[in-house]
Amino acid sequence: MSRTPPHPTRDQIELPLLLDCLSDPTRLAIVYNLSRHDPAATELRCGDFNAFSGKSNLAYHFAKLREAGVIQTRIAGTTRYMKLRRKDLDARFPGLLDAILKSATRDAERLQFPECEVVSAA
Amino acid sequence: MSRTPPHPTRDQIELPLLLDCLSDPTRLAIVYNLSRHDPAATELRCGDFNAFSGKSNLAYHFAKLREAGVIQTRIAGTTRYMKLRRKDLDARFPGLLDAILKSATRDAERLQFPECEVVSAA
DNA sequence: CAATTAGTTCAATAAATATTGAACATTGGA
DNA sequence: TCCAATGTTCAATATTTATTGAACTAATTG
Repeated sequence: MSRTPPHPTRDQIELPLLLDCLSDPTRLAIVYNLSRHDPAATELRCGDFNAFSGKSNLAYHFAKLREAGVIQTRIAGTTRYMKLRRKDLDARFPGLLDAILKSATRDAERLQFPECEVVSAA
Repeated sequence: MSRTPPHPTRDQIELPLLLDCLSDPTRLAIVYNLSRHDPAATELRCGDFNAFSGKSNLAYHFAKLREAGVIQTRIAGTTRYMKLRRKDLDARFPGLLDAILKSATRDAERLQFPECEVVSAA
């Protein structure tokens, strides 16, 4: 079947939820890594983040990100591909995601983001 | 004596803490109201926010905002005057506060921010 | 000095969030 | 069909955060 899990519409994205989502270090690290691979329109797999935490904990954080409207999850076979909802976020809150990502990039060293090990192919 | 409470230096302001601070509806409402009075360089008093919550709960939120580097608290006599640390925040994370405030303004109605009752004089 | 005003601090509780491991589901391949 | 791989879901626990009221501190005023 390969149903996609439920995502909020663009309009349903809420500011406090979005900020809360990105205030968590693990989730910010995920989004930061997604953003650095996203320009090439590349999606990442859940498994690419296994260095960040345990699988079930990651599933928890991915669900939060999805429910807050930060990422789009696509199921293909046995793997989930995720990407940032850049367009939706920027339409809903212009400049916000960019400002956060720029801030995160600026502080990347201080924040000690783990790097994901990309195994996925396009 | 009138000691000022401890504030982080500009450099000590941390992104996750900042986002977490602003993800709370009560604190976002406080910051939103501060921002709308701040252009005139006006400070607001704790008491101006009494409609938002109980005094001790407000003290808790003000402390969080202060410790995260969002606001500057100045004690004068028996009242505390607060203002946004716009310059510091914008130096530390360029464009971030503006983007958040713009987003909050855009969603002001949806977020149902209470309005503070300004009693203070300049 | 007693009373008032402004706000903090503390202790207790409530509520929300994060973390872990085990069991489960789904898909693809041998 | 059976096995391995990828993630999810659930239940239990741990941790953090928010809320409340009472007691307290400091400054001002009569």
